[in-house]
Amino acid sequence: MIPDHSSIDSLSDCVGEEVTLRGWLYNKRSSKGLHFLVLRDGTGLCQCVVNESAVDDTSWSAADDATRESSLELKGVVGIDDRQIGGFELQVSSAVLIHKAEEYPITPKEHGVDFLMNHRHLWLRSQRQWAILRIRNRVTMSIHEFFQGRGFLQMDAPILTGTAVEGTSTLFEMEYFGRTAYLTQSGQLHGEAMAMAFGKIYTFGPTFRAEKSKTRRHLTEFWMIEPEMAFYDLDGAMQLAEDMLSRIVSDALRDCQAELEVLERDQEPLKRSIGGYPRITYSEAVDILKSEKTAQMVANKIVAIEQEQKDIAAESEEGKAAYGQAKKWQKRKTDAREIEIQRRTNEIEEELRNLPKWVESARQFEWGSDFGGSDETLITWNFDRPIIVHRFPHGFKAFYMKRDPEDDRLALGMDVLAPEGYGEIVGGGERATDLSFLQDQVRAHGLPEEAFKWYFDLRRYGSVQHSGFGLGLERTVTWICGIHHLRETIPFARTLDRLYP
RNA sequence: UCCUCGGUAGCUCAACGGUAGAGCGUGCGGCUGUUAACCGCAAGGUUGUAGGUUCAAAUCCUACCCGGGGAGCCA
Repeated sequence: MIPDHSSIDSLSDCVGEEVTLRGWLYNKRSSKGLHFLVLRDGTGLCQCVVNESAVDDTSWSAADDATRESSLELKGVVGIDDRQIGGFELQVSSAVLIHKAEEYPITPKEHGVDFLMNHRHLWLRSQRQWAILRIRNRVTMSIHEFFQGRGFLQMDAPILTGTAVEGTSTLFEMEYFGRTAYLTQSGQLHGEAMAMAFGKIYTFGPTFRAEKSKTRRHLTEFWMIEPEMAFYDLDGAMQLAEDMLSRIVSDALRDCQAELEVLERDQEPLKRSIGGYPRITYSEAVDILKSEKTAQMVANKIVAIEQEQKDIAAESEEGKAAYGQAKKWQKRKTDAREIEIQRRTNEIEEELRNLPKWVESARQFEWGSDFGGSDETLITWNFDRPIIVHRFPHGFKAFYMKRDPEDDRLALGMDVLAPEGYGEIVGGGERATDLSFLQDQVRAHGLPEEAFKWYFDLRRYGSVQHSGFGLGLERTVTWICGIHHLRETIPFARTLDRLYP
């Protein structure tokens, strides 16, 4: 059956008409002879008013019995009401209770992370998750449209592989008919083979890292987009990454206003992130990191958050002083604010502990080592949009990176760092094309040469300059959404300690 | 692997050595325009597990289990 009911996001076309809505009860408020049902159908929310005097007994008891997340079919006339969420209201003429939900565990009040993650299959129904996952969908579609529009071929790289692409990361191992197979950590090498066959390709698929990372920036299973382009140099790859991200950002701003508002995302940083990404070399980034300007910036930041700390402490005291004679709803408001103040206070205390350490480690930074998380953050604080850092010391980069012909200490790699502390979302560069250089590198990195025989063939038969990069989907969505943690940007996050649900 | 914080009612938290409480949610009752509606009543607990100290442990100590944040590494 193809359902013939209306969806909440199309109610603007039906004002004054009778429609049927099907969905789930998001919230209910009642007084004598009236039920205000907030219906959720996946496209939006709509308040539906059931008046005892306007419906028959069956409809009234359906509304009466309906519990949170019960499924309902509601028929009624659409009216405009600016006070309501979504801007419309349904005057119900008949209601059918499709299924009465048991006591629903997720309430409108706050919940802890552990509880919510254990109920992820239900958490997905709430507003915030709706907004985030719709933005993820928009980002996914933007990426496909961007590459398809530029003549790229989408390819599916294998998920089971026999080798590690970059010896550094830990891989998930599995028994494979008496041999060892791994879950892929990158589709790049296979992407290069496809690029030599089709010119420009991109992969869009899951990747796996068995790193024991327990942070808000890590998943063990995440989605990566890896374009690979024959005849592109490093500059070409950087321009492509900038164009792709600009497209993602502008599409989200155009199509996801409702979602960004639910998330209370400050859109100014996104509006600035369309084009004009500064390119800075690793060496320039090191200079910025060690500069007096950066140290001064952090010092200013410390002063600012110390002031904020005092301000919110004062606000907290005021709330407590007024608490005694406050009305119940005021107390509740104060309580809610107090929780927020506590959370922010803890954050500030952690920042005040960390910032001096960050400055110190930045001061001590030596040319040739890799940036840590705090170094990246300090560098990006100097800019108001994504930046592209390029030409790194080859020591900590992958074996397949091409050396800079102008400076043999450097590899032609590049990273895109998102602003606002979101950090690395793209990593890539120009690939080495010379067979004997690659063979040396594989040996130098301690990788099994025989596993790369097929890869070496790409340098035997018409080797050409080529470049590519990998985009982390969840990190990108986290940045667009302006949210704190990666785990909310994928329907079912897989982390170190979580395989359920 | 290391550092750090936490585990009390279905949920979020309080009690910090002396009879375990509140709000939300749930149930019942009231209210014809509510916006996390509101008002009243009620039910709801071997304080993560196992030891130990004490006249007395949610509270102090030890070990373990579970989870959060971070380092390293990375997208």
